[in-house]
Amino acid sequence: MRPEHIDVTAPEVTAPPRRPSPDHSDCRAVASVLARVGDKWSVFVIMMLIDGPKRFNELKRMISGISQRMLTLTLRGLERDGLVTRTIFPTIPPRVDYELTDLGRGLAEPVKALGNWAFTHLPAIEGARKQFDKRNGAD
Amino acid sequence: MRPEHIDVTAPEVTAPPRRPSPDHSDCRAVASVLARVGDKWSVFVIMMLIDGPKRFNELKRMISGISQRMLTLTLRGLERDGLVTRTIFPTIPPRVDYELTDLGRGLAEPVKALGNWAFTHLPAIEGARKQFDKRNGAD
DNA sequence: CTGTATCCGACGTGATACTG
DNA sequence: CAGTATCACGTCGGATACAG
Repeated sequence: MRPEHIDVTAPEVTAPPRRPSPDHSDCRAVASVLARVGDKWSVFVIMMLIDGPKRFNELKRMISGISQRMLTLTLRGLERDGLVTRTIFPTIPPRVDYELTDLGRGLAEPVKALGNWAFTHLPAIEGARKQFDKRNGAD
Repeated sequence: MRPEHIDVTAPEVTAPPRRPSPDHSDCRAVASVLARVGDKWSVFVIMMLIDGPKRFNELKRMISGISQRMLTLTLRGLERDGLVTRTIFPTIPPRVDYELTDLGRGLAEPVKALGNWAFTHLPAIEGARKQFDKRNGAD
């Protein structure tokens, strides 16, 4: 029921910074990337990998709130999108390094910008939430 | 290109390429904003409202893939975060206008940057997905 | 150490019908 | 026109156990 066939075929990738929504077809594809950013853990993993390659349990320890399953799935998704590389060292015990690709590092930039904005305007947003909550709950 | 031109309270936020994770507590809060961006419809609505205030069914028509329920919920979430305002005209039939607040317009900037990045690197990502899929499916 | 498989609850999403 | 309520379904996410 969902238009999975996304025929972007946009000849002008250098579109003006006006609106990134010239067509609805493109939006779907862009949304999938946005969804990755909105993933509960993807951004965390990306941020952790900015410093350099990390091992599986190293990441698990750094994020600490994540479960093994979710870390695996998140890493898989990131790897699938070409955002991180997975290097296996056939040693005993096995060792797997995850590293940000150039694409992943590129994604990290706008994500960091967004993160900065979020961090900066956090008080405003939380204040608005409180206000809305109060108004909606006590009204 | 990147809207680093944001009114940050901390001057160190822009300078160091370090990771914006001074505390884990903050990450949670930032994640909630990121989650909003990652919402399936929030970004679409924000983009539609950049041009100016829109009515409910107007938005519903523009996005078209969205259900009434989801549009309502998305709008509520946006309103709760202080990103959009809801103006009711007690006419018959009733008319409700949704408009981006200053905060919402501010959020639109990094989101547009992210959207542009996504749009630009869409071929790379989709290619990586195809490759991963093929390698994982045929292996 | 690095995963995979399974179960299970929670939540997001949509379709439909109803109200002001 | 704008919004709510309810139900049904699929997916997400966590805990646990197991395997290479």
